[in-house]
Amino acid sequence: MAQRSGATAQPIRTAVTADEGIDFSIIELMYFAYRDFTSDPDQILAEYGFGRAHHRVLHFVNRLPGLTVAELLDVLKITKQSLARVLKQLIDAGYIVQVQGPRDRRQRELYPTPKGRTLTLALARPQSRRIHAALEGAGETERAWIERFLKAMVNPELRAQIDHLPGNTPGKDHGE
Amino acid sequence: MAQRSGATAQPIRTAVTADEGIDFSIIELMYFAYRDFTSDPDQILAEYGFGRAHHRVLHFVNRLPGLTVAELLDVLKITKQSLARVLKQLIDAGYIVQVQGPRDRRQRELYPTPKGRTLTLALARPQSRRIHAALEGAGETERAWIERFLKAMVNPELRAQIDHLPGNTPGKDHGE
DNA sequence: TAATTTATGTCAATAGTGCTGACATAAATT
DNA sequence: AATTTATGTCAGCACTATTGACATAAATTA
Repeated sequence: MAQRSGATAQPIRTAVTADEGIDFSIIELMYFAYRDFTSDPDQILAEYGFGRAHHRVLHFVNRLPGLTVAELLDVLKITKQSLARVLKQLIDAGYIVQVQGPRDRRQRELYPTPKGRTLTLALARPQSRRIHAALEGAGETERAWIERFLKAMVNPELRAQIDHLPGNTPGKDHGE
Repeated sequence: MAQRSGATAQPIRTAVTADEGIDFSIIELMYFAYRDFTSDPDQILAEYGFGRAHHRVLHFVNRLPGLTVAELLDVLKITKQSLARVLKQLIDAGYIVQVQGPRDRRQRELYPTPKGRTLTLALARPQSRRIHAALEGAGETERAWIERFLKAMVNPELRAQIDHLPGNTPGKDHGE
């Protein structure tokens, strides 16, 4: 509607910069970095007929073996209907198995199979290589700053969740 | 086929850690950080009936006003068919205008309208706020390391492209 | 000038991932 | 016995991306 009233809106010919105090550089870097970071596993996944969603499920089932469907949904922040298709495919293809919960028999504990573990490692390997290359020249201090930055980008209420993953140094949250 | 042969594959009950030398912490942090980083603009975009693809187009048209369709495709690394719908919607709604190329009249230079500029800033604002909060306590040195890390995560052949964006300090590439 | 290439646009079909809403079952809880 | 919880499933829709094919206008080349 707005542009229909006669004259076309004028083109702005100046670039947005950091003028407004907005950090366009890091905004762009996040986009480019994440895009290329996911491109390596995406290529491998395509060979298996899988997508990025399968990768995420495989990843967290391998990181938190025995987690229930509800817990997985809580980590991924997606709906059970979204998970259903992807999880079913991974189970049918023998990458993940379900085990009836010992205490609560309604629950399905999710575990990787050897095949699932192997694929997870194959998907993580190029990502880890990229990270190592990007950390070249960085010491423990710099690495800690980078991890701290990434963690601080996460919504505060979800940071505790990250600490529950294996091999993560908890507590080093700044601010409060 | 693999799991159909009689016995079901055994569940692996141990978590993958950094054992294999793989950096699972940063892999996960990249996922969580990017997911939450994009959630703020996603909410705003939904009010306009737009998606993440519209955000990217708006962003780079504002950062590189006057870039051609071909140049935009090269930055985003998507196909022209993917861009078409999104760009058409942004033009029809008056966020972007096309100007015939002065040298080559086949080209369409893309510029934001005032409306497009305003929306771009509104989308960038919460992301920038999140970044500033995540950089709390970091000095110029730490910020430089973080930017260097993110840039080094990008495929080498595309890093030069980043330097052409306004307000980016070029050259500070490490390695070679 | 004529032929070709380039920049852009468009139509059609498909895939992957997410969503909402509705309904079903079994097991736990009240 | 009634209700709630954990999970699964069906159906439909939205967004973003893909490939392939074809069309037009303008630039370049022969």
